Amino acid sequence: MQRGSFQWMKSLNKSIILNKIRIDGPISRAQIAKETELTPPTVGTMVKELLAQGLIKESQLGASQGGRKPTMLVLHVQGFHIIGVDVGPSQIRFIISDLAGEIADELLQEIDPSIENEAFLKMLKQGIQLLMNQHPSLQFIGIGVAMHGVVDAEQGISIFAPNLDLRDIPIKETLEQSFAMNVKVENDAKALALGESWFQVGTAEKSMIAINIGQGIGAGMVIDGKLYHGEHGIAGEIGHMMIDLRGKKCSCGNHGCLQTIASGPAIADRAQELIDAGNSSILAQQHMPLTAEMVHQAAVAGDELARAILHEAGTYLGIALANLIHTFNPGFVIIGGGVAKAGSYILEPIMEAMKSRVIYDRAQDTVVQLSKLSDYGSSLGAVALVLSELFQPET
Amino acid sequence: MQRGSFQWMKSLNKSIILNKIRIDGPISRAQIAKETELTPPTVGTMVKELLAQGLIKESQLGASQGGRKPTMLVLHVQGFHIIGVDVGPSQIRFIISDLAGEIADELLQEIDPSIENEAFLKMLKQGIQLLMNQHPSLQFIGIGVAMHGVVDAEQGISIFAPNLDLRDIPIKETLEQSFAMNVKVENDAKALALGESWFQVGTAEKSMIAINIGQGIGAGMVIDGKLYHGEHGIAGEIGHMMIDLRGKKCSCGNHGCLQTIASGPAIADRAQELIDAGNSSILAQQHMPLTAEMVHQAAVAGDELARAILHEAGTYLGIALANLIHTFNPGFVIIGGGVAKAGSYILEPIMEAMKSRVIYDRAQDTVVQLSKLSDYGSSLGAVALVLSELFQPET
DNA sequence: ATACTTAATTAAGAGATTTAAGAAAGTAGG
DNA sequence: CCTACTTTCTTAAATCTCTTAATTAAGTAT
Repeated sequence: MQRGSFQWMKSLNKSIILNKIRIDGPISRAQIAKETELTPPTVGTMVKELLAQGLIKESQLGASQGGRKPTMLVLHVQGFHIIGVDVGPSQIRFIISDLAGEIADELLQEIDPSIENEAFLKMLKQGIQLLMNQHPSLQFIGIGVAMHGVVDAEQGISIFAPNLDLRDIPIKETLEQSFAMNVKVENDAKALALGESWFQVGTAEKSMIAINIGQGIGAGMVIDGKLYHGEHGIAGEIGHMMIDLRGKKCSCGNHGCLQTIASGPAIADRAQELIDAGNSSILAQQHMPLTAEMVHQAAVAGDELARAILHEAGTYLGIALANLIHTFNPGFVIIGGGVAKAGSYILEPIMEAMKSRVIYDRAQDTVVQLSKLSDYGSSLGAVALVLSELFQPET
Repeated sequence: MQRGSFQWMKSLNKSIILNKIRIDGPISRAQIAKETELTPPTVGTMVKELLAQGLIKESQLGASQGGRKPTMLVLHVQGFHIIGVDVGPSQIRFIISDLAGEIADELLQEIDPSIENEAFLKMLKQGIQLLMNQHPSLQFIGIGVAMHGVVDAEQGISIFAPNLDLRDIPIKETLEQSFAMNVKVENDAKALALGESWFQVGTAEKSMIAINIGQGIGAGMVIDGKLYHGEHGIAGEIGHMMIDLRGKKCSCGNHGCLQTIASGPAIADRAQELIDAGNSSILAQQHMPLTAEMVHQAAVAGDELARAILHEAGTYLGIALANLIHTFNPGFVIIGGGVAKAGSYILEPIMEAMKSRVIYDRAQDTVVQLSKLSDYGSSLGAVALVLSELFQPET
């Protein structure tokens, strides 16, 4: 679209109206005009077009304000659907979502650890095709892919996926050729952040940060409803934020990275270490290698050692969060990923450590919440990638 | 301006053209049309208006491309002037700058440490008036104020200025009443960042961060040419980034904040501490209390202890920088403030520590430079506050 | 039943960009 | 030196979208 042209201005105004309906609907034409400061005729013509496109629909009549009843407009959430794909360390999750983030269907597939680029792309294509075939009546408008590791979001390439040991996978190009629709690719932590901002925080107006704690620790930042990538696309790689100069050695070669204390594997390792040192715990009876999940379950069961370990991890996360608040100062923080399942056992020490370290009173009240999207966080984030382009095209 | 109206679009297009001339001038109308994708008639009418406003002027004729010679357009840098004010811990610097950041005149005044709000505001007004009176022929379009401490940039209020122990000073309101022109107020580290981005980095396209190391350590972040404030306006308060869990106690009550190691006072304290412990150094002969400036001079003179201290401070700064790159991932980093005067004695260990800790090759090449604006950084930043509004009005 | 409100649409008017054409100023070749 | 061709810039009519004003539609209230 030619920037600065009439068409461009029109599409911008149209987006404003569409977004208004999405966020504040059901809403009448008259109220849209009031709140957006556009004139009633402008709103009228735009609404007519949006109705024709099938993006919105008229619902019931609203209550009278002393005159004619307004016809309320709402997003036609079932009008179009989106495919969301979340490529994790060991499995791929495919979902079909409507425009409101309601999941209509899903598919989970295990990844062969020795998979190669070609087979991986084929697996993606087949999974998507399978889901689409099962819902021939639905109209799909885009595919979003959340991928762990380093991603070039602009090109739509997975540059490096450490857990699969794959490099330079041209995901966007391949899928756009196969399905002839808009494809967005993004790092999973960033997708999670957008998803949370889109479906949970709601308006996506505030700056927010979503921290994904699993095998590693990553974060995504949303500013004014848009993902922030940084110069090299590595903004949010907080797993390697140094917290403790003289701490444990990290896989990256440095010491005291956040990952060495608060990631899933770090929690499991720490438990093993303390048990080996002779501390008593119900975890000592485990025959399988310990996982963070087991530590959490032990904590729920009342195990003191497990609780202490989670408390320690939470404290470090809280310190890291204080650092983030002192640098990025988000209005909203979401904790997601596997470790977030430990619930209050991890959230409480996080809050405690954060509050005691943030030096501005008002910033101490930064809202911190556990993700409610659970296992669907990243896949819904992938959906949000497509939605964010549909609803707020580039200025 | 009504968003989404013709006037709004026009002013936007006008800004685009003005900016094009500012950055790429001298440039012809034809070339502006090509590069901005606006049509020649549109560019023509806008240019006519900008010429009438006195913001740009026609310079010489350019070289022929095989036809009529183009008339080149440049920013009329002397057409308007701006007052920049930098309120430091002990003095106020007033400057007059043209649109290109050339300083036409300046004024430096000492602040009485026991000053109160009223007297402070009076001092500001008198300083500005004095400078303006000395240049009656100049046309002033705005006043920018860079203030240390916590600032509410939107309201234009200095909320807390620790070094002067002042609170809630309504700077913007007062100055706008007195001088009837646009007044912008901002934290000094943030102003410095904008100034560096505006006058040094040039295009202000990249994301960048400017770190101001003096009494404390603060940073300002510029994203897409705009200052980033965060939710509570404390984004960039990196002085309290925790680096060393078991480090020194900071004035904020926590341990291991960056400030406790790398600020000016911390460097001086560290020197005193090591000398008291019996280390030999030419600084030991000093009778006055040590300052970071003295440590720097001793380092230049070859003093091993001084060099070691600066190396240590630089290393910690480098670690903090690595943390920033892993979270904010700026394309450009500027080190300013008093400690930056230590030059390579501080920059080299910063780079060394940063490069060894950043885990992505490309990010290791993040450009890090010492500020070249020296003592004028914050005051030119204050000027940039006004300029940024003039040249890129809110979308 | 009449007057007043509010909601939505229609019709004419205004503002800014675009398309198309022309004027101005140079270059280049014969 | 004159003509043909380029490039730059301006002018004039056409087009697009928003705005203002008036109209229709549908309720509420006395």
